[in-house]
Amino acid sequence: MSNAAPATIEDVARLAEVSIATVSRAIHTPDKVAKSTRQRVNQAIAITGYTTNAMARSLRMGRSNMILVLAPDIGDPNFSSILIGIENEARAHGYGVLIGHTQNDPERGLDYLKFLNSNQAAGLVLFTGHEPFGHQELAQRLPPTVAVFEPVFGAKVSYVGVDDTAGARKAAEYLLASGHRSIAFIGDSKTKLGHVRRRKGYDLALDAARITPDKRIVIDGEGSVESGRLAVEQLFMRDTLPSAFMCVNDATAVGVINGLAARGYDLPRDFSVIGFDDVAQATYLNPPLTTVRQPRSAIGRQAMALLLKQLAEPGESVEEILIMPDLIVRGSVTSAMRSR
Amino acid sequence: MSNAAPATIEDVARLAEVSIATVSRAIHTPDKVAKSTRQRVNQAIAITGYTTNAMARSLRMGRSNMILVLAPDIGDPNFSSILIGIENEARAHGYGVLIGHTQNDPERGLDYLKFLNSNQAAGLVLFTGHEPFGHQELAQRLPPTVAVFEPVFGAKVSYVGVDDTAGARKAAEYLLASGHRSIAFIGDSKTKLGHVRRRKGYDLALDAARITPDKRIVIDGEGSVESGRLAVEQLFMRDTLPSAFMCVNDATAVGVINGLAARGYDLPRDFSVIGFDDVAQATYLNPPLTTVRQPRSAIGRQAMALLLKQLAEPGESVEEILIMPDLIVRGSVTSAMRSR
DNA sequence: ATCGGCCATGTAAAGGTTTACACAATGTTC
DNA sequence: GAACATTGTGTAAACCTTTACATGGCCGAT
Repeated sequence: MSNAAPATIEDVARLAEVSIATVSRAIHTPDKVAKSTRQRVNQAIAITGYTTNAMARSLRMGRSNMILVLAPDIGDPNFSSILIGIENEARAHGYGVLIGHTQNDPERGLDYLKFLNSNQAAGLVLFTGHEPFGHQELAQRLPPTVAVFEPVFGAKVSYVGVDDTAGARKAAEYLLASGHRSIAFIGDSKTKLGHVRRRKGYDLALDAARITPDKRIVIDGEGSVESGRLAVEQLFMRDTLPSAFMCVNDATAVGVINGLAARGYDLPRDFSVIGFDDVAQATYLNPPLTTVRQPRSAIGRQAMALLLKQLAEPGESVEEILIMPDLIVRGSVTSAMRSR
Repeated sequence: MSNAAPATIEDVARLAEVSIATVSRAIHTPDKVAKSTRQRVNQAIAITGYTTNAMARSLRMGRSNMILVLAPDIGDPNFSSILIGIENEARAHGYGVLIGHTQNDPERGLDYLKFLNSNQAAGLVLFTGHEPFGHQELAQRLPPTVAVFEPVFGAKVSYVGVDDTAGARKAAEYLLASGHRSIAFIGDSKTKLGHVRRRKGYDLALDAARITPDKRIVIDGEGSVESGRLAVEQLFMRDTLPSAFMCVNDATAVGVINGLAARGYDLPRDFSVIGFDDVAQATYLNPPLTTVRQPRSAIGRQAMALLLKQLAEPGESVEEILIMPDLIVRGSVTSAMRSR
């Protein structure tokens, strides 16, 4: 309600009877100013309610204290808890977090590129699975960057995420241990690196169980709810039906469950389904979904930690941190007793 | 990859052989500069790849071109599509959108307050339903603000959202038209203004149908999935069961459906359930949820438009814009034929 | 007593932009 | 052809910080 302009460093200096340089030092390098002076300055800050003008600071320093997190869709159920991890770590180190939303729109991506080029963000976190700026970034100066959740296909960018292969292997082994021998894999094994890796976990587990490749059923699916439903339709048009569905993520699993339910099957009696991600919704599905849990906040936290490290030492290092996920057993998988 | 510093206005000026003032004018007030000069400047901009340094600009102007959107939880399934509306409108007017995430943590709120106080955002959009800064904001200078989705309880803040009362009334009338006479309302009728308004729609419809207050069943619930489940438990501990559940939002409806399914009931044969919001998940519930659709992107767009208006004319006007929602009929409501 | 070094502080420049004001050239009016 | 308005451009200040460098005082060593 007060309409006074916000206090500047000069107001503080006047009140504390020092120069503005001393005020700045009292804030950023307190040991370089005498104790008595420091106290006077702190008092003056308290009285005036002074807050550093972030814009002036960034301008002078040539670097902001903001981190840009870029996602195609912030509605992704995985996004919010990863973000919390990022934020907590960022805040602990004096950085703010800015969220950008590309909607896979190149024009929007370009806007954010401009944003980055005017130094408005000190670092970048990608939640995209691909380069968000077309290929223009090659010609541009990008700040230190780390990708989370999904590795960036074919680019040299640091990455923090789950160990997809190991997680998928756990899931497949669980299905095998439940007696399933005919297990479908539904996902995109071509363009999405995360999917490719999960597929590898599936192959590894089935190899180890000596299940021949031709007894495996692999159906393409981009990872959406709809793709799960379509996969079910495709399978029914074929001859051999699996006893279990291993889905590349929970969204696909939702589609599979829906497709199966729509055809009148009773789950998990007739078919077993397993997902990957453990989104909040998984608990409320019918049956509750057995799935692999993403250590989401750990991913966020570690990604930010890595970014901070890269910010501190501007070498061009590229690191990949993989976190081991846990299998969460709920009710969507039962043992296969019937022959199919 | 190029390690050159980004081009400044001075680089452009030199190349175009004009002063930096002219460059600035060519960008912001093109009609004040001669056509030939303008062309030379634009060419120089294209060659250098110049982008205005937003920090310098904001510093000079005393106002940033960022809008802060504050939400307690960006995982809220309603949030992302409202945000899209906000973003589209903001972008069209040269503003960027910054998303803040309070997690209902006062300390975090305070951080954002500092952020606002250092002029880093020109406007504020609240997705909170309450004042996010404790009550400190009374003593502070806040930028123009508008609340979306949920009105701010007891505060004079502009608001853009759905017409809760009318929407809830539509829902209740639909249940009545399907023959239901014993309809439970589950929500928080005390502290959440949005819930209060939806409750009012319920009362209005039932009044009009001359259903006596004691035949109405109102159960408290904060609006979470869990609260829906708890409400079901409470109802079973009482004597009279409703034939239909009117839930204050879809999350509550998910809980109700789960609670009912857990008790072995078959929906919608045994009970009807109706929600409010139409979150993405509603389609995939079993049965698919009949609900009231929030015009989310319209809310976002209009909220931003209102904010821009307030930005342009800094009068202290407070407006409330209510948008009429539609009823989305799916499969969770059937006609009540059985006596209960 | 003199000198060197350290400590605390101040002075001033720089960062990139916008814009009030000044100025010159051109066009308009009588 | 003089007075004046209009148009286009440049000069310089201001926005608020941080920090290299300068300054002055004081202490300890010689």
